[in-house]
Amino acid sequence: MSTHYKGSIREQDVLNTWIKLTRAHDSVGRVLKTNLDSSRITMTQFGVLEILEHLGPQTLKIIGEKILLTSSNLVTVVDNLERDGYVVRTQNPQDRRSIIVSLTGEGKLAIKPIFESHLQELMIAFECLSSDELQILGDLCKKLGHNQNIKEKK
Amino acid sequence: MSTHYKGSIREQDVLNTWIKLTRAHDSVGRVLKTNLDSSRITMTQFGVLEILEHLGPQTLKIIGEKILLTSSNLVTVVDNLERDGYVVRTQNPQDRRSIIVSLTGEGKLAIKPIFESHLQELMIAFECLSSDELQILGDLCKKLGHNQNIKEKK
DNA sequence: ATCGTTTTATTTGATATTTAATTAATGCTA
DNA sequence: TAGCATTAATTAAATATCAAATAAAACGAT
Repeated sequence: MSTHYKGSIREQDVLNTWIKLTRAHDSVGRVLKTNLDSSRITMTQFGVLEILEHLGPQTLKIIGEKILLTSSNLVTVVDNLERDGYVVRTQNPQDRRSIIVSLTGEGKLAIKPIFESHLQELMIAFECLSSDELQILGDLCKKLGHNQNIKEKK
Repeated sequence: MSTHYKGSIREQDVLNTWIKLTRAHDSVGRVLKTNLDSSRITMTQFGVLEILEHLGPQTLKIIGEKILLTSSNLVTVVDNLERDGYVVRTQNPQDRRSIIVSLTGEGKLAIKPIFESHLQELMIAFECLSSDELQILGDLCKKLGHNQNIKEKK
């Protein structure tokens, strides 16, 4: 009886924590998305731009791995970014199957204020947490996320 | 100079924590989604079923508030659940505009093993966290999520 | 009581995402 | 080096989601 009782409490705790984690992620995400809407850019597009800004030109394959997107979805996202003049596709001289995506000069200029505004929103979203709390939250999330990746490799 | 420096560190910390939170949420979510795939059910459908299981029959309006979905999307989700025999729509006698969604007997039976398997996956996903860590993570997420909702009301 | 406003659900049209199949290039091996 | 399996990107078709417009019912003020 004791075992079942403990298990049930653990289940409750896990479920509650998962719900709170999801709510937190969703509500911060919603704030960020709303902010991006005014720039006529989607969260997924933003993610791709962020990778290019931080890591420089990358192949579609690498971008897909970083952003955890299916390749076909990535194609349309990059299509749209290219249509809007933010990025450009070029051939990879090392491997002719592979496509390198890079930011255009125009793109870099256009996204700078978007990044800044995005970061500002994020700062406001997290203002309720002290730096200690921020650290702890980050550590626990890292541990949790890492646990899933380990299992995937099994 | 000191002010800018501190701000920059805070920005780094917020950004890193947000990324870790997102990764954790995504990777656990992916595990859960993979698990649901075998039942031919989507995460959104699962969310609706869960609400009905826990709270009993509810109006579309209430379900939409709980699950944070646009009303138009909710209509198609419930359409599909109804098509598959899990739920049924009935008129609300109190308000003829309103539609009440409830689980069918067949639906209750069908989803029971799905819920159990989902909970099991969740237990495994969180097994890396002690009950103290679980509590702390939940509290911090709650604080974070709550901070966004407050601002929305402004 | 009636008109205007609000609420609830739905429809419609546009985007986003996923899955599966396709094309082209590379690497391996025998 | 010829054939086969693998990889990278794309396309096509199905599904999911969102935003805006619509329809029907309820509410509220005068």
